[in-house]
Amino acid sequence: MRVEFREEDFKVALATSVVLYGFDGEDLKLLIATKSNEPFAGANVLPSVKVRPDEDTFIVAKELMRRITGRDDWPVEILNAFSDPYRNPSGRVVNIAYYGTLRLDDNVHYNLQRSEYRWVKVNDLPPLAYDHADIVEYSRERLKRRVKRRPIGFSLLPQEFTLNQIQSLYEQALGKSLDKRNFRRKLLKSELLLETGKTVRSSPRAKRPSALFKFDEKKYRTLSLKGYDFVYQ
Amino acid sequence: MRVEFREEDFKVALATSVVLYGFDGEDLKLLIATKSNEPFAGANVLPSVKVRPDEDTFIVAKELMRRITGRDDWPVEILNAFSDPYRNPSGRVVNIAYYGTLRLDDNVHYNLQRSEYRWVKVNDLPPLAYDHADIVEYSRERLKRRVKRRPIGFSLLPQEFTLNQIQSLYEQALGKSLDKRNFRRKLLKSELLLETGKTVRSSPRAKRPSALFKFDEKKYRTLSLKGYDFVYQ
DNA sequence: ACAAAAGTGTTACACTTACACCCATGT
DNA sequence: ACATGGGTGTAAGTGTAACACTTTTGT
Repeated sequence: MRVEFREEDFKVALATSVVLYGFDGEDLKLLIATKSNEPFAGANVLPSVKVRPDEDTFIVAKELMRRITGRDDWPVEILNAFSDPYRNPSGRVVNIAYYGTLRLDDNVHYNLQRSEYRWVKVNDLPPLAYDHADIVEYSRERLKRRVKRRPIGFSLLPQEFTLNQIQSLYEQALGKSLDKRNFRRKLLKSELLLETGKTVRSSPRAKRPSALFKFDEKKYRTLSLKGYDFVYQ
Repeated sequence: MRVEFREEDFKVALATSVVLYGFDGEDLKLLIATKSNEPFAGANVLPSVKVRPDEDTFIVAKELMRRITGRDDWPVEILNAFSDPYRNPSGRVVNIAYYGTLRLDDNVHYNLQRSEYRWVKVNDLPPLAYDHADIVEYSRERLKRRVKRRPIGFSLLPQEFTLNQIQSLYEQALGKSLDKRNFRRKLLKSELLLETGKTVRSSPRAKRPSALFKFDEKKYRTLSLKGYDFVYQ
């Protein structure tokens, strides 16, 4: 096996990109950035930074999220490595991308301080530079899997939400429409939702108010331990 | 965004490990190697090589497989990047691991030329050096997912196989036993198996011979296109 | 009263699970 | 004839999918 590392082998640079999905109660969105410097100045990209040789990619990715949004207290996991030798014109840069899901409320600085960053609807993404469209594509598959197998609402939905909101989130994540009655039956049968007794009007045009639910976190933890799988095909 | 790469950022080395699963008709096995040089001389590891800064990790991984087994014509996909800063004592080495499944027959050099490499039963793995046990653990989850959702037999099973063999493969991959009648019903209903009319005796002790089946590749391709999912929970 | 979105049930079908004995063959 | 592993069926229960109207509320 060719495993003796020599000095000339240590010539690769690392970067990390974060793929952050947020749901504002209406639209599923993705955080993107506009590049200010060359190469690709002005182009849209995923939020990205280089990782110095002594740094941990995960920690750097979390710092990046915190710098942009002011927080990083949501689920984040590694997505994959993107390592095509020519993906970056500056040299051999391996990108180790992370993926997270969060709720877009006032706590996350929804209107990001720096206009460099913005949330865009996932169904309305602009073209992205480098291989970032590939990274997004990959992350969308991951998101679909997560949505199908876990009640992801904890991280994406508001603390209190309507059944129509959660259905809309699922529809946007899976890219297809779902039957309202079947969706509700399945969701309610899981017993992961608690009625709050509260209601909201979904829009000024809506006359009848909608019931608000919240997640039963205790129940979820219990079911999780038992290897519970939600599975929405 | 901190994205200007400088010379001192290009100080990381790349390696790739391959996680190869093989099935010999009886046992599900994993290819491991014994390290001949320091560090960790004598220890068990996944087959691994360094990747030079101008090389493509996937190509290097395929070359490694070919060097060890004489072939590389089976499904291979990226597993993940393993990038803990201190995972390798020689310096910052990011490992981009690949994962493949193959049948262990005479075409693959089952008794590998160099005793450095060997196939071990997945349920009987020795301890591995570096973070290779983590990589294997990760790959086992991937294998489970694949087995559940795709008829993986194409790549792992012999060209002609018995229903007991395929069940044994599934049981080893999923780590649990399955009901024989239910398993057969599900498999036959999928209509992906063709009877060959041939039989074999599974062992010298077995009196009654077992029927041999093969995959209906055409049907599989048709179903695949339609987004068919096998799903064995 | 009407406009708007919220909410609600039934039926047919497909799939899953649990379960134990007979069969074919070689010795 | 017996030992060995190969092979088979049924019934109950559970989940899925398709489908359209009534209810509540604000204006």
